[in-house]
Amino acid sequence: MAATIRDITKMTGLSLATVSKYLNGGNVLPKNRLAIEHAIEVLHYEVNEVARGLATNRTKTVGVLIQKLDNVFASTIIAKIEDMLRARDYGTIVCDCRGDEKLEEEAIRFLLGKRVDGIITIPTSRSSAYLQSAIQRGTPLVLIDRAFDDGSFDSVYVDNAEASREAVRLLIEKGHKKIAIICGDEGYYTARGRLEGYFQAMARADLPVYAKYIKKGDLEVSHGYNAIRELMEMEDRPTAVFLSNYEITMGAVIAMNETGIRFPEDVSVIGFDNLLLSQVIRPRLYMVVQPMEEIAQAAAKLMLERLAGKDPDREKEPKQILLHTSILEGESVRAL
Amino acid sequence: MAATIRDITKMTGLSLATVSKYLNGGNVLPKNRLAIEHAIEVLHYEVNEVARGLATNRTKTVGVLIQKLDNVFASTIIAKIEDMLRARDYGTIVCDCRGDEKLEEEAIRFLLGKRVDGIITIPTSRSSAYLQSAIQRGTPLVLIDRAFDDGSFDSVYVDNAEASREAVRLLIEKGHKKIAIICGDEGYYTARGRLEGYFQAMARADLPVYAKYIKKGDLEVSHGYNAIRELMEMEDRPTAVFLSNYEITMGAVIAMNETGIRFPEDVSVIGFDNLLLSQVIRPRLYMVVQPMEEIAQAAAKLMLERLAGKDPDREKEPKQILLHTSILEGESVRAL
DNA sequence: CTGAAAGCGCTAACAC
DNA sequence: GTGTTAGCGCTTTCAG
Repeated sequence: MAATIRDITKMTGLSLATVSKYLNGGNVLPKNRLAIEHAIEVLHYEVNEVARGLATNRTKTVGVLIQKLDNVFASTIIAKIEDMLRARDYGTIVCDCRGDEKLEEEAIRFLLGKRVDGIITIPTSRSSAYLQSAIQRGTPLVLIDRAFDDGSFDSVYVDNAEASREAVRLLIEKGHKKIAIICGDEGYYTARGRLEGYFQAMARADLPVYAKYIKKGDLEVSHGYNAIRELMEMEDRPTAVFLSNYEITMGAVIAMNETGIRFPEDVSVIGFDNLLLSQVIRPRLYMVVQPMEEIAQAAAKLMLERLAGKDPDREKEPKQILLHTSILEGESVRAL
Repeated sequence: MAATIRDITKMTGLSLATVSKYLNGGNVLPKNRLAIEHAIEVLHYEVNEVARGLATNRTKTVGVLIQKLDNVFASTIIAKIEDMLRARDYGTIVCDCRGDEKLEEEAIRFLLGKRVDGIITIPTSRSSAYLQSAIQRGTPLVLIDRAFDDGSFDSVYVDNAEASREAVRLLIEKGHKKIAIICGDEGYYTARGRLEGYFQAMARADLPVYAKYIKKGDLEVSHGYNAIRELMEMEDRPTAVFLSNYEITMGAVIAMNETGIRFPEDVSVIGFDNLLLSQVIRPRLYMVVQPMEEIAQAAAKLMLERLAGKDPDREKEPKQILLHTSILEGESVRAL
């Protein structure tokens, strides 16, 4: 069995309270401090955070609930968050709900059972219902990548409409008129914004929008794969395609490679999110990139603030942090 | 405040022991069971795992300590592990030590402080010293990707020499003689095996080995990037290069794209580990692929077994699980 | 600054 | 099958 605080008291002759005070940074007579430190050394004592958690009702642990751990966006963000949290002595317990709403709700209960001090999540579900139990418990919540419509949560996300608008605008500036978009369907929060940006850009340039050029579907590699092929098989095919998400970009690139569709010769494309790909794919892809570091940092910071806050912080307004994407230049867009 | 077991006793008139027994799956009179379930429902009761952890001395949490969370190998493995553990009601607390030995040791203490029931780790350090504190506590340990030389740990890893040997053999069979390898230096466990496999394959084919064709360095993108350029600038350059790790493969591909070195026309290459790249890069890369799913699964399974085991399991021999890589065919190797 | 004592929420003998 | 009673290891008043 590991040494306990009690072993320290025995060895030093001091009381529980004194040792505990030392452990928590309180003032102790130099003589006693030395004695305690010596005992800790000898006994290899380490605070039992579980016991401390029971006593303080704070576990120094935050839950991170995500759709897919094995995806660049998620893992980059988690890596950064974990780093920042641990620097402040918080542990990170991760849950991957694999895009399943049921698992997502279970994960929340699971985390709550573990009494995490807060939860950072990239929501899967369309509704915020699954968060109710956390709200009731008063567990601080920070959402990433989306806000719910009632705006009642701390959240960190990017301006999706703007991101999309800028990408499409770039295509328009290069002389494209027949511009397609491959995107998620309206069930996805991010997809809604990106679709909206597409419409905005087209409208501002006074270009007509054709339904056949709008390929909605799941945010999966297969959707990108299929959609680009369908687009390229049309008799009146688009001259440019905006691949409005990471998986879609992957799928489209794979399909183009397989079928010998060349970019930008056969079609101009702008992808989304994968910096790695942009370095490695030739010709280089134009990409809309999200500020992942900033997103993670903002989320961790927000959480840390809530965690440090006094009780009345519950009353503080939820903070919505809106960040902006940028466009990484490549060679995948041709001027017409 | 959340409801406690005590609230349940008050509401049902039953005792602590009975309710606790119910909670832990014991037998209770149907009438009482109903009463308890009703109370749980009404009070939104959820077991406080922290308190339970204190009482049982088991937290139902395992630590996963890794070098870089935001890397395909690590995140794929964690995703799978997390999935399997949670299915058995274990939480996963992750720590990323960013390849830093000091942080790695701190992370172990951190996890131990949180009283995780076990630790799964992809070691960074060359020595197993940092694991001592865990060993002393008797915390089950499972290593991934490497074993320490004394063979005294449960570990799951692949046959690196074989992986490398097969890759080089393939190149030799295609008629290559001047074969280079870009790899990590001997400080890395995996690099040692892969280098050994290279030597074995060359020796078996009775081919001479030239020091200039062996590019050792850090397991970083930059090493792959620089090394391939150096190799290609030699007057007597190799006709084939084995890129013996994920980052190295990335770097080499980037460099080749930038400098216009074509594969397999200018040089034949076999990469390592990145399935994603192999789909997306054109021409397709030959790749040595590790069975990530199996690795993760074996590690989680091993851990779960240790966790379920009775005390005497300490005496059981450490298990070393050796898995095998395979070669994914591509178009990046030319027959000479 | 230090000590005594109560208690965080749960489990686990041990009696009944 | 159920109740009683101790703790698990720590923090935290409250006195002194």
